[in-house]
Amino acid sequence: MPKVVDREARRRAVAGGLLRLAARDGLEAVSVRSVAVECGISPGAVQKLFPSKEDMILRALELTEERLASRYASLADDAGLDAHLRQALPLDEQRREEVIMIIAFSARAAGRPDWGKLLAEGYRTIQDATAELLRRAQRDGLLDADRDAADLAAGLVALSDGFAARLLHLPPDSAEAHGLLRALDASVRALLGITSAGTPPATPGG
Amino acid sequence: MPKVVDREARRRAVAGGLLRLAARDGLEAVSVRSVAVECGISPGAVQKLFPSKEDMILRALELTEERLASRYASLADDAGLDAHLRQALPLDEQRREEVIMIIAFSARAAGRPDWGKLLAEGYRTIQDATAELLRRAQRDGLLDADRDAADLAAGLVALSDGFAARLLHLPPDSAEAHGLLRALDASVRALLGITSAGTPPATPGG
DNA sequence: GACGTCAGGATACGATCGTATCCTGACGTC
DNA sequence: GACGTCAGGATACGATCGTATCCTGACGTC
Repeated sequence: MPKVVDREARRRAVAGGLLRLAARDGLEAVSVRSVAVECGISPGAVQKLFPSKEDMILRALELTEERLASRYASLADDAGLDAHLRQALPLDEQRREEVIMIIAFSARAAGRPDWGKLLAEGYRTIQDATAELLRRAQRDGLLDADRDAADLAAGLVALSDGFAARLLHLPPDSAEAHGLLRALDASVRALLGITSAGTPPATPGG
Repeated sequence: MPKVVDREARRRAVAGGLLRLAARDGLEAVSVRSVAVECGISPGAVQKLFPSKEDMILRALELTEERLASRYASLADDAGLDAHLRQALPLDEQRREEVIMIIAFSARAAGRPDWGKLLAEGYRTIQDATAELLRRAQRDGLLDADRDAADLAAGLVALSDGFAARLLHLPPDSAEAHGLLRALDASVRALLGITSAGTPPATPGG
């Protein structure tokens, strides 16, 4: 046997470099060569790891989904719904990059059924994690038990995704951005059926 | 004076061709040559119309915003809130193309402040139109007058945008897609504060 | 320690890219 | 009707693209 290496680990590292590059310069700046430069390896090495450029980008999408899922999984146990939903918002550089990548992948997934399937599964995972949080709140009496947790979770995820996409195009500390965050907060409370007269904790699980 | 033509009309036509091409094959398939082929003119003619490829794509973004704004403007007078919010959903081929283009432009706008500004203005326009609809409902007594129309409109727009992005990656007539549409409906009613016991018309303005 | 094997890199290929430049022909003025 | 002007097209350029292919050297077995 000749030199043995962990191909999968290398693939993951290259996918990570791709995400760094794409978040900085856009997915349109991704090429086999530019990714190789970003990772400090030769274009030939990148070629050996992925059968095609398309497969390389798909692997980066998978990595993004993995990261998102693990972030939600590690948060679900000890944080409230607010913190949960904020995972989808571009409030710091890391989450901003993730939002940009998901949007870029969404655009490319049009006409690529397998990419769309991956994205749909990612949404489903986040919705399920959110629904689980809501069901716990229902058991604890913090949320009306008559509400459909799955439907409500879908609404909450869509809400934060919609605000996330819009926040991307506003300066982070602008008045308009703060106004949107306030509107998101009010919308979440309205969706949950919390009246303005409610007492803290205003959102379940916090 | 030599041959005189309406440059602006030609630019608009080429931008329209670009949108057709990009909705079909993705924004990454757009090149000066491919757009020229799509429009049935020579690449040289495209070059004469736009100083650069970047400007050409920016013009296509502007055209998309124009189309969206006029769609919302023509609808606001005689349709209900449901029909209004459905403008953002990929429920037919035309709206599906528009959603894809907005998402593709959103991805490219990262790091391009002027593009982001155009997108932010587009969101603002749609939110304002929605808020106007809500204020009318408040005057008509169909909606609680205490609610902040602007915040509520921001929430409704984000909600439909979030569901729109997710619907893109599901087969139009799948069970999951129908489930999402049902969840959207329930979320809109919850946001508006309409209880399940409410009598029709369930949403204002319809 | 000779040798096979494959990782990593170098090189090469045709295709396509954005754009600069030149050509040409139709329209306008006078 | 001669002529200037610019729209539209053709051509050309260097750069970069994805990928196929070849080279080389380190590691493994025996």
